[in-house]
Amino acid sequence: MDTKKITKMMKALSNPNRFEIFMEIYKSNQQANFEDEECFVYDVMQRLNIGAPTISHHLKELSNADLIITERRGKHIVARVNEETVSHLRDALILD
Amino acid sequence: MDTKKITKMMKALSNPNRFEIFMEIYKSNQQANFEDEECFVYDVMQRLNIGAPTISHHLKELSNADLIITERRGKHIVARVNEETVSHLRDALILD
DNA sequence: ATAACAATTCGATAATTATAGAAATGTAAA
DNA sequence: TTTACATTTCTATAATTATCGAATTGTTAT
Repeated sequence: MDTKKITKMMKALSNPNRFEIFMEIYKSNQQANFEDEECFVYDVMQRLNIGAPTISHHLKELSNADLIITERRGKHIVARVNEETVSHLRDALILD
Repeated sequence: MDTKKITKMMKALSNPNRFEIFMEIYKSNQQANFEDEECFVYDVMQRLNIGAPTISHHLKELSNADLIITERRGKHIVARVNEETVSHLRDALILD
């Protein structure tokens, strides 16, 4: 994993709102059976009180950094954490 | 560990040059016995080809994020990685 | 004390970005 | 095929920041 990719992920998680969005996605993934319409933009928007265009922007950043995977399901967007990439990032912080 | 602290660390590591500096510090810590004058600004400056004021700025960011600990030793600055904080950051990425 | 070197602060600038409102696009139901 | 709702794109703006040159401060040796 090269510096560029790592720092891109770090940047994606460096904005508080974006980090919260990421965590919301993770939490929704945890609890929800996948048939439910969980963790789409509209939903997160309500919870975090951020405008839709901003959420959309943040989702794209997280997605570009490969930290989440998004998928359209009807009118909604469903997002899930890309566990593999996250674990790569974690590994990059193992210094010893 | 709250969002603010985590995202501050993420931001500190989100700039490629700063990330490299962090890694240089870590590597120097590894190899050098602590009597040597390793990992100070001047040294890193040479290796990464960045201006001294910029290095200084980056060191402060890393330091403010608690990722490194700096100490003046004579004319030089000695830096070392704060392993404890780094491991906290790593833990924040353990999602399961 | 002064010269030499290391690091920081100051001041300025260019680039990036978080955010929102307005407009556009996609999707499903009526 | 309208209507309604969800998401994205466009456009603009305010805020942040990476960077450097110049000036300053701190430290050591002469």
